[in-house]
Amino acid sequence: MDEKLMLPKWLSRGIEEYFPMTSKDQTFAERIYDAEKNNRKLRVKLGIDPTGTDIHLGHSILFKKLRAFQDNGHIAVLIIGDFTAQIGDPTGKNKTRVQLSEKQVNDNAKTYLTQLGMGKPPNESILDFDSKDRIEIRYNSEWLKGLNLNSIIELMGSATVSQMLAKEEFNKRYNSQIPISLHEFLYPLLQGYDSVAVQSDIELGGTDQKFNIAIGRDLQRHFKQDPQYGILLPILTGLDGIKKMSKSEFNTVGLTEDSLSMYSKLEKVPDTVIPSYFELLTELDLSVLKEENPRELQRRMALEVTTLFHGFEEALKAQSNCEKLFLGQKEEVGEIPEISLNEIVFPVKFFYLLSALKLFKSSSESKRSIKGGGVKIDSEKILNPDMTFDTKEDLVGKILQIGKKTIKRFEN
RNA sequence: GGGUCGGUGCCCGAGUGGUUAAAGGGGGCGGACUGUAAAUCCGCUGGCUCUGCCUACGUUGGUUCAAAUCCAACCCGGCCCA
Repeated sequence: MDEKLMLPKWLSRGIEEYFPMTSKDQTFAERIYDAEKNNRKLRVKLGIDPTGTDIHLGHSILFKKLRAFQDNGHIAVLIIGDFTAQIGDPTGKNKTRVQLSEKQVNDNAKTYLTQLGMGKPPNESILDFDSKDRIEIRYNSEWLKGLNLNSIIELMGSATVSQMLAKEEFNKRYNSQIPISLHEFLYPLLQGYDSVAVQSDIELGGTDQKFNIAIGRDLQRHFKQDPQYGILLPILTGLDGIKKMSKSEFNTVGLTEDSLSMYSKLEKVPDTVIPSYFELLTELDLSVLKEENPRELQRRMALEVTTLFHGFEEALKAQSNCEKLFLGQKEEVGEIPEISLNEIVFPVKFFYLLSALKLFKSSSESKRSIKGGGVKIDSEKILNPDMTFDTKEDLVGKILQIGKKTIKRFEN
């Protein structure tokens, strides 16, 4: 490939697509080299809609890339979509999203920033919040709240209905006769207008953001700015190996999960996602993918990712605990999450105990699982949901296992 | 605004007066097998301290011994027309 098209190493890993690859005067790669040479900082935009409260590994791909830009001297422009969150991004939704209240949105935004490591030194956080010339946090209500009808009409005039309907998500909904509210058409335009407001040089997003990023280019051109470049990163597949990682699919690993839980989830991902997890979540050399067996790769990947968030020591401990547990060597296991029996009134029936401890979402479900043989105490299957424990001492110190995922040690 | 079709459990989708907590599929959960993977097979899949009770088929009210099923009004959506 022409070297004018080759992106620098720190940037190229795990990119699905970038556009435009070439433009009249300058390729994307040239623009970056040019900026580096002239010591010009590029403004790299990443928008997040504070619609949920948990950031998971799927999101982390974007943030890691943004961090890479920071580490190479550029400015991360983090846009909190406090205004747009109230509309709801129609992307990937097959139904109209419920609008969130202002308070919810603000609370969510705070939680997001904390999870990204705001307040921590750069070597312990996802983004570098400390180097003031490398981070800019903006709330898009700043410029969107005050838009008057004239400006809105101007924005709307820059796109057409058929453009909107060409967008995959709208198209799907339109064809399946699922309602699309008019205000949803505004979303891509407002996100695009964010690019104008912060004068971004590059926008980062998942592949599903191509349309929105492209609209940003159109609008910047309309407002006489240099249009941004778009970098599209792949959408991480969830732990089920099928759907994209998403809170609503319950197939996520949260950034703030404890090391044991993080490791144990990761080391049993389906084979099909191993290569992509390697590429997108670690910095490991991908040549190992060919050499080692899948089981070994799972362990390696899980260890690596857990290290990223909890440090090597902690990750190693999680790994060894996981393995001991599997072998049934419970007495050797160091740290198992504890669960307090404090609130429990004895005597208590087993199924009620589990439901009262919130280990199941209903007592019926608890009962079912027990009958189905999914619950063990000290590696011994308990099949009778009505089994009664008379005193706390019957349980303290024992280890409870539910299915393959949950493990707890009863504590006082 | 008019016409018309429709709204069933997490999702899709049967069911047009009674043994319907509601067929079937998907998804999910659990078990066996395995590499704590995949595939396959088996079980479970409304709630409740549960030999029983309660709540459920858009909402509310009505008819009936009995309603997801009949009637009325209302709410929501699709399509066609304006």
